[in-house]
Amino acid sequence: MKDFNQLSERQRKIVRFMVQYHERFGYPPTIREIGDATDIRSTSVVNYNLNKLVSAGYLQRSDKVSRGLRLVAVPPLGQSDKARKVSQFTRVPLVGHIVASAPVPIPEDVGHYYDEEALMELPPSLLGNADPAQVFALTVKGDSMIDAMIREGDIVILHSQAEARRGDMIAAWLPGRGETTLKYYFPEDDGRVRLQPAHPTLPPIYVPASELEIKGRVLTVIRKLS
Amino acid sequence: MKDFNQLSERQRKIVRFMVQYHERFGYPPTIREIGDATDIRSTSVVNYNLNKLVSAGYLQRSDKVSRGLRLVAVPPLGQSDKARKVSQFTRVPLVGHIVASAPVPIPEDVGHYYDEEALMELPPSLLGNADPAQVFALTVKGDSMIDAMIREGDIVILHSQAEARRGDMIAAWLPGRGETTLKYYFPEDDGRVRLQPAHPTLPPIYVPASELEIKGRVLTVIRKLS
DNA sequence: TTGACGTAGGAACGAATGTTCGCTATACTC
DNA sequence: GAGTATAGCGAACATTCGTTCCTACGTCAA
Repeated sequence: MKDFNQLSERQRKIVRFMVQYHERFGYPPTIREIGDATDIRSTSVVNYNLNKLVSAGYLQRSDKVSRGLRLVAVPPLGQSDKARKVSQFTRVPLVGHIVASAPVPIPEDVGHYYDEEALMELPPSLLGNADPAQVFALTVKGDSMIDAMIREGDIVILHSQAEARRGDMIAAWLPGRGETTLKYYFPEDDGRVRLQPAHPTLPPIYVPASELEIKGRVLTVIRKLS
Repeated sequence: MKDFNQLSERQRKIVRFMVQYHERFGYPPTIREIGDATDIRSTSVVNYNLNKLVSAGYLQRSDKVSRGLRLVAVPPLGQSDKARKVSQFTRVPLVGHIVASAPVPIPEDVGHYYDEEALMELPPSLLGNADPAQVFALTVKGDSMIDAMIREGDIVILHSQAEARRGDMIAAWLPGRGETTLKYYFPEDDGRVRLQPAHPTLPPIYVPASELEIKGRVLTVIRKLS
């Protein structure tokens, strides 16, 4: 969380405007409304600064969603420079189980409606900067993911995505083996992918990039003992 | 203000969905999202029922504004409201590191004030029924707790306590070995204690009860990957 | 029966809105 | 000076999303 005073003047204005706007209307402003309120002529500049605010930990954004903005921190009321966290949890749908022997059950539409029982509260800090609308949770069945340091009963928080960056931990389906796996993702130059287990002493496996379907990126693993 | 039960089933569903949606995303849904969630095929029908809800005093609408919806009344205290009241988040202090080779750094007074940076928001579901004032968090240093399926960087949420119940996972100090360990606690009849690693294939160790200082009970383990 | 009314579905229109791209300017580093 | 990162503008594009219109099917009263 960047200090409020370290933001640019425009970024501070944006945050202040968003607080006001939300109080007044109950929903977030559009990019153009932000631009009008902060004397920014171009929507792309607003967009640019919004992304900065996401990195700084003040906002979350949902891609391609109108008004898909959510404040996760607000500026101090008085003279103190610290930002105040907005105590706002995200509710993540718990959509099923993950097993080594079956594909990952990705919800067709993660942002869809789910039963209240199947929602799990998470603080934004556990979601990184991920778009909450693309996040879901699965409980682990069986001990077949022990090489990922994951046990039966653990909860895996995933961001639904088909591509990953080098070093991400991913949930992938290997059609050749008929297997779901959780591993660190390292594409190699020869068109293969090295999949590295979380356990430091276990060897990686190599598969052709064409034999790997990335289903999501692992954001967090939670083990509830009580 | 019309009574909630006088609304049509669809209208009640819409209101309930909007409450949930706002909790999850922080902004209101679109007409189409409402339709999907409440099994209404046509946007015009959703629109129609939204206008009904405005008349009934549950909503306000802004014309021609995407997501221009605002709840002005919430359903009477049902299941969902009760759940929401109880689910107040907790801020847990992150007080240091846990290493196998050193004692657990228990804060003298867990309920003390800590720097904002060192506070971690957690939903109550991850604390079980533990007294939040006695809960603290540590980050794991080194891979020496791999037998507990815990890695460097993991966060361990502990409840400060000197005694445990059979089957609890505990953080204990073994003065004889000069070692901190995280294991499942099984007191035996002969005055010894069996300490069982989380990893299912690893053997337990046995220590005399007098050689075991219980420092806390593990509530949750969190692995943040992003 | 007929007509009014409430509710529902489907399709199409047009405005609202997020995204992308090319270009410029400034500051800083090597 | 060349190269790079940050910040800015404007225009065009692609989608999302609210609105409107037409149709259909009940119920109920005249």
